[in-house]
Amino acid sequence: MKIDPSSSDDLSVQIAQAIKDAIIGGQLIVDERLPSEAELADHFQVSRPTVREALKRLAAQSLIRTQRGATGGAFVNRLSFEDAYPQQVTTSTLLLSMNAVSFDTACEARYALESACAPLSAQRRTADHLATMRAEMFRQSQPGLTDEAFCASDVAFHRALVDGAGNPVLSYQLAGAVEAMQPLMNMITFTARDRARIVDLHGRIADAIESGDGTAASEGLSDLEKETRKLASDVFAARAAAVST
Amino acid sequence: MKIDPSSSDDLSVQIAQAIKDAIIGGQLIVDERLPSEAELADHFQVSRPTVREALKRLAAQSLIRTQRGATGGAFVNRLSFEDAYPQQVTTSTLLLSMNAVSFDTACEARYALESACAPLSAQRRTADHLATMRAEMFRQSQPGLTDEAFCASDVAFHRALVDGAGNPVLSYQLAGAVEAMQPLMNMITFTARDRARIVDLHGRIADAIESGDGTAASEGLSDLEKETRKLASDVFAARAAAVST
DNA sequence: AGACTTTTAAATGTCTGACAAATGATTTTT
DNA sequence: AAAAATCATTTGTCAGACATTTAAAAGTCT
Repeated sequence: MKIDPSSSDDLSVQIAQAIKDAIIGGQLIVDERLPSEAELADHFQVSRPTVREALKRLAAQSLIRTQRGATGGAFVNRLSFEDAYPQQVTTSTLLLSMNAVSFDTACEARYALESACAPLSAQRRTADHLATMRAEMFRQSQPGLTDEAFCASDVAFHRALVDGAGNPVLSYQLAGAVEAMQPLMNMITFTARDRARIVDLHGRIADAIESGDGTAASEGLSDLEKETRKLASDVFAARAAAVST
Repeated sequence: MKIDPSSSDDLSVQIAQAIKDAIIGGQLIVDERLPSEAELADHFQVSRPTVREALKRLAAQSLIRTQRGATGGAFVNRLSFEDAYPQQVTTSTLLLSMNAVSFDTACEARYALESACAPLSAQRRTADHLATMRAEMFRQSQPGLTDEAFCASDVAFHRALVDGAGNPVLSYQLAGAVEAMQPLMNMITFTARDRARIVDLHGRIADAIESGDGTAASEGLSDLEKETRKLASDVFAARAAAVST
C-alpha cells in the first residue's frame, strides 16, 4: 500500500483509496485486522488524525469496523446485504429528490424491475412470503389507516413479492427502487375507492403468485402501475389547478 | 441539529447522522454551505478533529464536498447519478465477492433486470445506442482479443442496451448488477466458438431492439442467459475435474 | 478611473502531544 | 482454582498550533 506524495488529493483520501484497493484486490481479507492507527501513520508517514480521517471514510462505507480496547483495531468488514440495504435506500432516495426525477420515471423503473421478479417469485415464493402479502393486504383494507401507513404497508407487500424470488441480489437492487419511492408516494392522498382498487390489484397479484402464474402476476403489476400513475397525475393536476385559482 | 450525550455511539457518528438527517429532511438544501468546522465544533460542543471525522464520513458518501480557502467550507452536494454509479458498482462487487454469491444467482439477477429494460429500450433507444451496440459487437468479433477485453466490451454492449431505455433510475440500478458481475465473468475463458455464439446472440438482440420488438429482445436475452450459464458451469466442472486428478 | 499587484483574512488540511475510556490479557490475591 | 486487581494496548477525544489555499480587500501605478 503506497500513496503518491505528488498527488493533489488530500492525504486522507489517498490513504482511504489505498486501503480500499487492498480490500477489493484481496490483499486484505474479510475480518483481517488492519495495522493500528499508529502503525498506519508510521507506514504512510502522516499523523494519526489523518489516518483516522481515512479510516472514518472507509467506515462510512461499511468497508471496515473498529473496536476499542487491547485487542481492538480496524477490521475488514464483511459487507452484508443487511448493511448495504439502508445505504442503497438512502442513496436512491436522495438521487430521486435531488435530481428532480419525475414520478413517472421512478414509477416506470420500479415496476419494470418488479415485473422482472414476478415470474421468479411465482415459482419460488414460500408460504411465508405469501402470508406476508396477504397480511399487508388485510392491513391496507382497514379503514382509518393514514396515507403514510398505507404506503408503508404497500412497500412491505412489494418487498415480500420481491423477496419471494429468493435472489438476494434482486432483493438488494430493488430495495432501493421500491423504498426510495416512498417519499414520492406519500405525496399522494388516497380516497377509500382508490385504496379498494389497489388492494384489489394486490389480490390479483397475490393470487397469481400463489398459483405460480408469473405472467398473470406481471400483468397485475402492469395494471397496478397504470393505476398508480393515473392517481399521481390526477393529484398533480388537482394541485396545479388549486394553485392557479 | 442535536446530538444525544447519553448515546453510546461515537460522537463523530452522531454528528454525521445529525447532518445527514438535516440533508434528507430538507433543512439543508443542495449547495448550501454548512457552518465552518470551528462553528460546528462549538455548536456540538466537541473538538474540531471530531467534527472533521464526521464531515469525512459524509464526504465518503458524496453527501457533502469541501472547498479550501476564504469562501470555502463544506457544501451539501447534489448527489448525481454520475457520482452514485461508481459507488454502486463498488458496493455490488464487494457484495458478490464477500458473500459467496453463486454465479447462477448473480447471472439470474442480471438478466432478470435487463429483460425488464429490453422492451423500453426497443421503444426508445436512439441511433446512438444502437450504434454503440453494433460497434461493441464488431469489437467482440475481432480475433486476438483478450478475455478481459471481451468481457469489458460485453459490459459496454449491455450498458448501451440498458441506457437505451432512457430511464436514469434503471440505468443506475443496473450499472451495479452488470458491472459487478465482470469479475465473475472474467473467470471464464471463451473459446472462439463460444464468442461466435455470444456475438450471434448479441446480433439477435440488437436486431430486435432496432426493429422495436421488445419481446424478441427479451427472448434473445433469455437465450444469452442460458448460454452464459452453460459456459460457466462447463468451466467450473472442468476446473473441479482438474483439481480431483 | 481603471487595471494590476499586494496584503489580508478566513477556511480547510495537517501535525504534535496528551489524556480518557474500553477491553482483553496478566498478575495477584483470596 | 476462582475472583479480583492491575496492566498494556488500542481507539476516542481534546487542545493548540502551523501550513496551505483562496477570494476579497487594500494599495499602487498608469
